[in-house]
Amino acid sequence: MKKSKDTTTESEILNAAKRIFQRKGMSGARMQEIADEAGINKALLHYYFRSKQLLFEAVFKSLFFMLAPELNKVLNDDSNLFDKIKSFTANYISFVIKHPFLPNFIIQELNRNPEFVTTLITNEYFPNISTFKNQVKEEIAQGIIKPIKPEQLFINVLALNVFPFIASPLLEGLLAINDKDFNKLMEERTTQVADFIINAIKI
Amino acid sequence: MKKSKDTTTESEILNAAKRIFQRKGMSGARMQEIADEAGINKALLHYYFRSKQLLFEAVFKSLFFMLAPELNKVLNDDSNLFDKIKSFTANYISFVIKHPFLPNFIIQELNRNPEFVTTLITNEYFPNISTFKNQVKEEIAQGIIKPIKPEQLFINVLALNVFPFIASPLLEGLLAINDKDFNKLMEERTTQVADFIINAIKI
DNA sequence: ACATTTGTTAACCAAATGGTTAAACTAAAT
DNA sequence: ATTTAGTTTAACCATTTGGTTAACAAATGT
Repeated sequence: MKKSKDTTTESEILNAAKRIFQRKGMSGARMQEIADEAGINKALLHYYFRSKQLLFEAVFKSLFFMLAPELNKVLNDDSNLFDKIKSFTANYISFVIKHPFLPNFIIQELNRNPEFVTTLITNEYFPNISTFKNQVKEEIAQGIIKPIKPEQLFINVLALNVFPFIASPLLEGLLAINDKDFNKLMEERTTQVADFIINAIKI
Repeated sequence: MKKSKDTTTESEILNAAKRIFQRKGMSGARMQEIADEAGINKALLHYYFRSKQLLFEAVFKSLFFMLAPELNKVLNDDSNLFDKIKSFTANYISFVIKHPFLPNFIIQELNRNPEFVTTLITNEYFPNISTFKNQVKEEIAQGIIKPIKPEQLFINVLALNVFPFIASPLLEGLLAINDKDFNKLMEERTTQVADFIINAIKI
């Protein structure tokens, strides 16, 4: 009784689980809810994934390696540093619009279980920072940008792009604005964040 | 049988609940665990706080209004903008060292229940951005800093300071460093983040 | 055709969990 | 000394929850 369609039962479950886990986290998600979301019996979840923990891990890894290529855009693109920062900043927002809960989910679950990151590191698609490091050092040596540790610059790029979406409910409260105005601010950032960073480091 | 000591049973429960909720979140925390942490019977939790939800709300509000004064340091300090950014950046790290789980907890629970922020806004100690807005506009008019929306600058200051601690497990993985080296990076940031921001906006 | 493997479900189970109850205990007021 | 009001506990309860079982259905191989 193979479904053999492009939506197998297993991937249907995984997608349903992704949706639920992203919103509710490991401890907030319920197996019954995931089964309902997938439109199947709860026992089938255990047939395909044995336990909640294993289903969660499958979801987590799959979602992390959806985010990884986005990070690689800052790390392993062959353009110069400024262009790289510009394109990352411009692209990140469209990724978040498609997957609004994903970055927060990754960060939240890594805080709950920090050791989990060691599992990810061994994967060949895990983002590697060494090219970025060399590039920053190179451009510092060439007098294009001010001296800064590549790690600090990387953290800053990530912070300025990722944080606003993770903290959106808080920011909407602090700035006393609604969703619509917040989204406008985020659109402005597609260019402004890159300018901000470039201004901070260029000589 | 009033305890009338500086540690009443009620505050003892609240403190235990703060510790547990911060680490595990609303859905991950267990009433029994909180009772154990407080060294009392589980029924006492319900005697003092009626339900998990009400206990959680008490904890959340209390923790939020521990964070609020930190934010007000960027918003309602009477020094000039550059000094304000410097002192906030320098102070924030020492706050996070005392309360490493607090900012992440606030952001996570506001994501889980974004409407909750409306409850906070009415409170008199809720951070207000209007002074900061005027100050930024003023310093732009005086030609001290480049034109930038106060909201964007505020988001950037917050992002650069708050994000690294929230994303620490992820960053340690991406940068391939351990806790010790990560903390070194964070110490460097006490001055570097302010310089980064000031370089980005000064004329 | 038929046996075997794979996929799916309803019903069930044990443990965990939030919450309740009734009784016991304590300190102060009468 | 007795009452009274607040505090604390052990035992209990109903529901939820992750997980299992056994039977059934659909493919698949021979």
